[in-house]
Amino acid sequence: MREGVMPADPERAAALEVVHLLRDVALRLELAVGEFARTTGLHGTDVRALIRLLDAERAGAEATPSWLAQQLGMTSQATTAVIHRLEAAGHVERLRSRSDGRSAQLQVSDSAVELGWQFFGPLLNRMAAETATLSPADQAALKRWLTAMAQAIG
Amino acid sequence: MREGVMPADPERAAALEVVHLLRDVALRLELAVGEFARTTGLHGTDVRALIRLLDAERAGAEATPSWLAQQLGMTSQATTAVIHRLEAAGHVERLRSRSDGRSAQLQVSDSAVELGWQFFGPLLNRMAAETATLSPADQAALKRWLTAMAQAIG
DNA sequence: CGAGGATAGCTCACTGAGTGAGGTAAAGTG
DNA sequence: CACTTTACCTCACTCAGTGAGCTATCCTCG
Repeated sequence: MREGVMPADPERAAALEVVHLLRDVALRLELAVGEFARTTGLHGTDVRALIRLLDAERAGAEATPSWLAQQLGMTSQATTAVIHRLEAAGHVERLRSRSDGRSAQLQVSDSAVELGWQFFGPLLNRMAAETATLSPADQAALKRWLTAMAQAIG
Repeated sequence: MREGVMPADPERAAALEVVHLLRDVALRLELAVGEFARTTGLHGTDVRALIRLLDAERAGAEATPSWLAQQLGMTSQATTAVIHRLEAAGHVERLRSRSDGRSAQLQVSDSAVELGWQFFGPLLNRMAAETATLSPADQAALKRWLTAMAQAIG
């Protein structure tokens, strides 16, 4: 049944199973984002943008519209629209960057943080709690593997 | 800086970092899907549908339009349109189910399998190769963790 | 310095993916 | 055998995202 395109190597097959499991988790995360969007009246893209902006804040990085566009895999025009929607909903503020007069700095509002945490907080907490049951060594191994996966994709 | 909404527990914080890393991997996978869609002229949704159909085939499960709609988090009408697009492109065939006269069974074509493998094959192979460097015990631990994550989300 | 080009972000007009309303046919259920 | 439910579809419409093209700012090099 279509084995032709897949390597039959049993060792590789076992590893592929892990990768498929990872993909499944990624899909479920995406569906959770969609569900959050539906319940809040936001759009999927808007939620994804909000998440990325919060990530940037957590990492201490400056978030600009063009940076966000790249993160979302969208054009700058579509990103402009996303920012306008989030701005209108009071979830994001557009601050003028003083280092570059052309650019703008995006700042998520407290209300957005709380909104996000209200939905994703329990989910992330469940995931973190499950992860916390592992030994520090296992968690470190997990980090290494996930980092390798990120690199293998990008 | 907004520590109020996050638990300050250092143990939990370490676990959360792993979870954030997982989210990052999920995002990169989604971006890869988008890139594949752009290069093939398909739409993101169509690619996601194709992936899910291939997953179903691999798992030996029957794929119906309503099943696919649920997998994509979309309405049945939108899914009908997706199937029509994939059908027109020759990537999917609609077979009549004999167990249920209302339902249809979706079957991906060989061309679609090859198209998908051409793009995702190298990516999955890189990921599988990296995963294969781990010990069988570590891979088993990974599977347990990923399964727990899937459950924590869903 | 100042012209030429690159970059960041935007508006406008348009396309088409996805939704809501509602229809048909087959399958369960009393 | 009526009555409801389920699976899938068509139709009309909305609005998210794209391509074309603009403005303002920054960078580079003669």
